[in-house]
Amino acid sequence: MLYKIYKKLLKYFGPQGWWPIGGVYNPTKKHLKDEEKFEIMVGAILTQNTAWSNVEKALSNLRKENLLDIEEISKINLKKLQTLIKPSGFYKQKALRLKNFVNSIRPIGLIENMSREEWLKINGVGPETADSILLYALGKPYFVVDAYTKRLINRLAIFNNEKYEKIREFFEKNIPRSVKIYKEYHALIVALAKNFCKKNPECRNCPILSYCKRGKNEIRGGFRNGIKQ
DNA sequence: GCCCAGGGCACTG
DNA sequence: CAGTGCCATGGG
Repeated sequence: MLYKIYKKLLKYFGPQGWWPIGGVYNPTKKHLKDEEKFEIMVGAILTQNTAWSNVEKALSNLRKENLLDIEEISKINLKKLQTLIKPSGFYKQKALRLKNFVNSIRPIGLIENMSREEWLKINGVGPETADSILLYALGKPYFVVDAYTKRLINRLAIFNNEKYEKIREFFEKNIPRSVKIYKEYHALIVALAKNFCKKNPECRNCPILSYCKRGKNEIRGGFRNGIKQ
């Protein structure tokens, strides 16, 4: 069922080309440069509970001054870093996380072989950030579970308020073990959540309505629009 | 003005 | 182990 949903979403929305680099979604790029990997890692931290449009402003500020670089972030004055990333919110906390992050991964040559557990040891890197780094920056098959994914899984009634790891394992067990698919699927879930499976869901015309009992009830009027959850 | 957004951590019971 | 408060900006 999970894989069928993936194909349905892919057909409906088309390839999403995640992760954006330099503000550009690039569906075809295969080999990432070190600085591109680093940009993804910084973005993964800055986007914690934050809209990507705000993250892009912060990344743009860093890029403008050629500071989107491990050594530069390591050297930069903390107050200045705070100012530059301010648009991404939680900026004091995130400035500390970035500082701690770069000090944890230098030299960059080491990071390719860091295990998931090692990423998780870094303060400020939780499961979603770790998996985003592993999948999108390093091209390793870890499925990224975010708030949208949890919402979807709850609404499909696959799980009820299940923990991160369980949901990740469920995806990894039920779709082909492919980095390309993992990347695309996560991005497609975000597209679905922004367009249909919103906090107040708009189930009409949802591309995966046929898989969603709750959604069908919604359409039938079993739930009043916008009132039930 | 309110609600929300591609979490994670520290602390409490 | 589960629940809760906190961090903060910008767009709709």
